[in-house]
Amino acid sequence: MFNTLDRKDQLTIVAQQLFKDKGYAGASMRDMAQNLGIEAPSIYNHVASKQELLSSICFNIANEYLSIIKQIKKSGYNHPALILQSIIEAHIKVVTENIEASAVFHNEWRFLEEPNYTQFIEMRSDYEDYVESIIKEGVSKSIFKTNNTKLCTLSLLSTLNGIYHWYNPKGDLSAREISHNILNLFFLGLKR
Amino acid sequence: MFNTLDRKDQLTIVAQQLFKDKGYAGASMRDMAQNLGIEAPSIYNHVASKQELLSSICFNIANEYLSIIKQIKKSGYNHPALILQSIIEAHIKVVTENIEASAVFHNEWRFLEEPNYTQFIEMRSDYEDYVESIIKEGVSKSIFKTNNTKLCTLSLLSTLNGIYHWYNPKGDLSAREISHNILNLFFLGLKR
DNA sequence: CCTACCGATCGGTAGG
DNA sequence: CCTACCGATCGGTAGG
Repeated sequence: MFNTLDRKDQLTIVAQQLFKDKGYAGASMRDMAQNLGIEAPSIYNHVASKQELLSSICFNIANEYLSIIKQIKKSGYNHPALILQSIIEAHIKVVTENIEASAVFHNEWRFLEEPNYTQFIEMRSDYEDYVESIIKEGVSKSIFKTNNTKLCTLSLLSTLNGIYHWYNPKGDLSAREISHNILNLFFLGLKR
Repeated sequence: MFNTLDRKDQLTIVAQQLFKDKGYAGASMRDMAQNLGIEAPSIYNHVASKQELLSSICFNIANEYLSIIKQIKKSGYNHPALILQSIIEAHIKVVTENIEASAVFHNEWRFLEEPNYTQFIEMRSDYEDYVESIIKEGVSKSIFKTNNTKLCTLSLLSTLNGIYHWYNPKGDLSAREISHNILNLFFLGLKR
């Protein structure tokens, strides 16, 4: 499993798994060392602190989300429904391709220390605000209809972010199928 | 704040807050004692262990959800859309009235020890299965339309469960308004 | 990458 | 409800 990865990458993978399973406070550097077959102090040859492991995991994912925005802006799309569809598809891609890191991103960010803590919240806010701005635009163009764009945004993101709870990469439901179904649900609703 | 509560109830409230803020592993019995103005060992006059605090918080909420099912069955409702609406409203009521406990319920249940761990998962599954059964019934009666009732259920529950992340009891958005908007979104969709 | 080790903190107990 | 204290474990350092 680790054959082609250097120690630092191995360490990151182990940290993602352990932070997910035991939480930041509950996962010890000794746990990680054991998973790598080395002694705990040896970890510090590859990383400065437990906190650095956490922040690199969290900001990796945060950057994935922010690069979704950049890509969409570069694409030249201007129809709100098309843009929102692209966001949803890209977001689901990030979650399904980074399940462990997504779990850490969502559950353990609160253990980030300053200034990382504040920066993380700002990056997440930027993304949420962007998604909401697309929904607002859709409402103003009468393409979307909702009483409360903020609540609508949070509901959508909760659904997308919740995927890591149940997604199985070896299961029979692909990221594409998930996207298709969630798009249908949020665009057209459950009632017929 | 604590005037009318006995020590055990005070302790539960403090534990909910600290488990939410610092996680189960990160919140210490000494933290709780300090919040109550007593010494750590005194806590053990009211509770047998840290684990007992966690399990009582988690099962309290789990029982709230299961009692939603009981109430609906007692009500005699048989129209799937009406039942699903009742579930959504009751679910949002539980979350908004128990924000801290809901956060613990969702983030810290994995620290439950056996047999509580297994029992908790079963109770949560029972609830999810019930919600899905209502959606399935709606599909079979051509009231609802979805390709994947499981995914639809998980999406809805992710949205409902995500409310504790942002809900502010002193804010301007009431539980009733949240219910109304989420119902609209899930039943009718965003597109018009 | 290791051994040896640090001070701090943990959940919990004994005994009053 | 307290003081005094237990063994275990923590993140991390020194030095090689």
